[in-house]
Amino acid sequence: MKPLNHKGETEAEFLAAYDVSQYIRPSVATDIAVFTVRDRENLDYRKLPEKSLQLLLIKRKDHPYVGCWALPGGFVEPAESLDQAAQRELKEETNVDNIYLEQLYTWSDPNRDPRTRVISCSYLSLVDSSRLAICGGDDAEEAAWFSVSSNMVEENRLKTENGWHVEKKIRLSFQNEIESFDVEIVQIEEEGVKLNPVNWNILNPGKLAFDHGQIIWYAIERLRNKLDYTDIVFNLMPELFSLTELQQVYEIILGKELIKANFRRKISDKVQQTNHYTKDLGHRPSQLYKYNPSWNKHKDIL
Amino acid sequence: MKPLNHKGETEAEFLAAYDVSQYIRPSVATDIAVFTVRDRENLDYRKLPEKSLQLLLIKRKDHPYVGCWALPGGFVEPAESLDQAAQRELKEETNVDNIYLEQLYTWSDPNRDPRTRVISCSYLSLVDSSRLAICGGDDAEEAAWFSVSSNMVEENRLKTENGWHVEKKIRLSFQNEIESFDVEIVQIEEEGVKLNPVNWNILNPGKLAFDHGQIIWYAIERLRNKLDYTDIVFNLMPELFSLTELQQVYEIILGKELIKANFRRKISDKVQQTNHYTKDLGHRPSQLYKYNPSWNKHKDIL
DNA sequence: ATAATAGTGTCTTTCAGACAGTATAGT
DNA sequence: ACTATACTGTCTGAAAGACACTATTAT
Repeated sequence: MKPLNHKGETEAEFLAAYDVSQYIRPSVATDIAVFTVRDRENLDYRKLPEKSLQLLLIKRKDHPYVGCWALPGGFVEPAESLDQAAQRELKEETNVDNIYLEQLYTWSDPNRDPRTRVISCSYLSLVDSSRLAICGGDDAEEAAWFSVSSNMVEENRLKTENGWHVEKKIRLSFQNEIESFDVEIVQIEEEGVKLNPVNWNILNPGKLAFDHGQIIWYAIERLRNKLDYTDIVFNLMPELFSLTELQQVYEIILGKELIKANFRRKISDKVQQTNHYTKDLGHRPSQLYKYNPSWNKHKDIL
Repeated sequence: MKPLNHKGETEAEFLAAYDVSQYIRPSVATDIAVFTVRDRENLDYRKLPEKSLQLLLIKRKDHPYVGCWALPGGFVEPAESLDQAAQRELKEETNVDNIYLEQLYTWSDPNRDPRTRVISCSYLSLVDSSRLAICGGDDAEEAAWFSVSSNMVEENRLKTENGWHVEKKIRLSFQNEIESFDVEIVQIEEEGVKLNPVNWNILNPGKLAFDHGQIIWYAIERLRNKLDYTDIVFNLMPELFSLTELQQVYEIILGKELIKANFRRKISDKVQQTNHYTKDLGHRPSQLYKYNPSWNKHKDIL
């Protein structure tokens, strides 16, 4: 026998009588921070090209924030999950399939979008730039890659009764051939207070739309944190790469220089040697490596 | 001069004409996994009481899943953020303010709720059981604390073309004075595949409603991971505690025993001595400690 | 005295960081 | 020969893990 509710209805009866329209519903969207790593222009033929971390942005054609740059994304459709929505949007923007995609954080300030209540689930996506060459780009929208760099430019620590009030000012710099702009955000942490320990504010939105500066900063932090304990970085690498290239990618993401010998020791079990080498570079060729898929994330299972 | 969009409207004109009802909108809810740690019944007066990790569940009074247990939560209201919604629900359920609350993951399978499309943003919440004593509990709903334990009971690794297909079977056991039940879920990881690397399935829902088994597992994993690199554990501790108590909490969350001397070294800079001691316990008293709020999470800022 | 827990000292291994050294292509 | 990069060896010090030892209370 089927269980009944307090009104004595079966589940089928209950569902038939259920009024879907009784609550006010927010719009739900996805916003995707798509990163890739590309070589900058090279001047000296003997030197290795510098790499830069690049982010895909879309120029807004309509209000609000007309003319500003925004993360690709869009509204979720009734029959798809957020992952599927993000994947669909990404395909529309970059025309590339099977891209790394990971949910980040859901942003829900009631006033984050002046049009109406929009809750946005943000995603981190990583693409290897060699695959991206295929990408035709969408015609209707103006999409562009910007190199991003982030710097903490200020940190203030104030002692409170039970801990610390920490304000960090972060500057994100966006740059490409055509334009460049800076965005400044403040991350406020209440250490020792239990509720809502972290908050973000936009100090200077630059040419970025909505709260996308915060999303981008959150994405960069996630990427940075996951670098060492996951294999996430290989989503930014081509099939074959030299260890120096891999190190350069680590360096631009972490924002600091690493010592070669130590780096190689540390990543040695994440990669496999191949028989390929670079050549014609004006110096000693380097052996090419590939990702070692049998690398074990979870060493603690003994 | 104000910027215009492609139709030549100002932002004010655009917003006035904007039709909010043009898209189908999902319902958005929060689900909160509230954990606490409590002592079990003690038999031998000389022995220390065992501790257990407890989770708050609500008995469903209506379809769907009548009579099953669910995480506390509810729909988001138009003028509140998800954090505020979770906080409000939590206050309604536990009657405690200023509780640790952290966003976990947003679950969005189109069919996760048979009533209508519901997207749920899950939260992890931690309460110290000594504060919980104040909690009157809500009258209308039947809420109960269950001790939870999680075990990985099976792991299958299949080699694929580019990596591994890993299936992990996890059993969650729920238990209190009145009832107990098990839930089995499967976590499927596609290592080496870039898109959607992790998925969850319910093998045996037990007496848990919706996809809440997955949410609970996700919450436990997050808690486990954050134990060592954050100060999250102190949200589960009273103001004063002995290092043995702290170690017990670590042990029940991690599901393994730790070596005392090493544990004490490791957490030494997260805690502060006090002049208080336990007494009347039939053995040597232990010094009581408190959280050291000036512990620095970020050692890497040199 | 005994049971039960509190708390400390130290050895070993592992690993991160720093740095110096050797090797090899192209011009 | 020179430049620029590729690649390796090894020292140091910090931290993790394992284990043995001493200390102190209530009964």
